[in-house]
Amino acid sequence: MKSLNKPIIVITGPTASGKTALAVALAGKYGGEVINADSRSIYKKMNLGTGKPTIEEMNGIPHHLFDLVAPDESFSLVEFQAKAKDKLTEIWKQGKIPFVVGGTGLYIDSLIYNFSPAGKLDEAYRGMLEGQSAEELYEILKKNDPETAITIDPRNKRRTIRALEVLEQTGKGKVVQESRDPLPDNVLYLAISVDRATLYNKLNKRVETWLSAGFEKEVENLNAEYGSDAPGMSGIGYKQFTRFLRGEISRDEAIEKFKQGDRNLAKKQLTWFRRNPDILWVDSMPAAEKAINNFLASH
RNA sequence: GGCUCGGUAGCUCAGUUGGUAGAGCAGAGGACUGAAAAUCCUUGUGUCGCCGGUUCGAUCCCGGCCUGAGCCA
Repeated sequence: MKSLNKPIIVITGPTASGKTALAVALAGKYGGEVINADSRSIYKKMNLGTGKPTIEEMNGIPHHLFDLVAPDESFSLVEFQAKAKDKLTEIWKQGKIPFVVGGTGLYIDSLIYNFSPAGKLDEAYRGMLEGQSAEELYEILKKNDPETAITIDPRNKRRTIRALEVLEQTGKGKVVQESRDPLPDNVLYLAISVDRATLYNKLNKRVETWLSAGFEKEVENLNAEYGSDAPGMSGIGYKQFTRFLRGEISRDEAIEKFKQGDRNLAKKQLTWFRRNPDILWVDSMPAAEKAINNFLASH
């Protein structure tokens, strides 16, 4: 089936690979608008450390799904999925192309593969299970939903609790309720490829740039307004500098851990993207343009 | 100059009552459907500071040397 006038172009890649700049350039050229797919840029007032694009960087291109919630509010892929779907429709209606841009692979995939997460969220139930050990919880899951149990590592308490939560709410196993569509032909899934050494170099430099742009002050203000336990404050850089501000670690240590956290993130992101054969890797603007031209020509 | 405690994996350290050694962190790889910048898994050979001695055998005991920290002069 051709979805002639409803293309979606995804621009992803590890943190610091240059997604923002590439997406803005491409959106400018092809008449697009940007939809954020980054789980941290959804927080208001968390700007520098999340790598959120500045007004200048946006260069007149409309950007959506940034600054959705306060740092002390929670957010999840279901909200992302719903909001992003609405935005896709809005952008298509204007005859423009939505560019889904960000580094949160799970968010992107939930949108383009049309994930169907099962069961709702139940804080109270989670809290109840929290007190038990991972092993105990896993035993319960194994007894009641062996099919899901085999997909989860017994030591992964968080995922075990989620599986039990789904079971409790729906009476059915988590795995049997989940679905995933194949890649629709109106989607072009691009990721930026950068060699590891260059990427790590860019990461390190970017942290220094953020610091001289006032990152410390940003963390200080956020701590004062929302406290260090706010969900948003668990982000890379924010947690380390919160510890520095409390005098628990040195400034140099905070900077080092910040960079290290970013490197770990980039590595994890790469692991997520690498396993996906639908992804087309591009290493430059011309390569991306070529891919988009081919894609648009075939629709 | 004397005394004391150290020198073991990239880093911080454990350990071997003598049979050539292991954790955490880092690094690398992987999983991932309502926290995803989360959560979890796999992966550890290194002249055990250097040179001698004792011993069948030394990273471990003994001697000397180098080196770091502290204390006393």
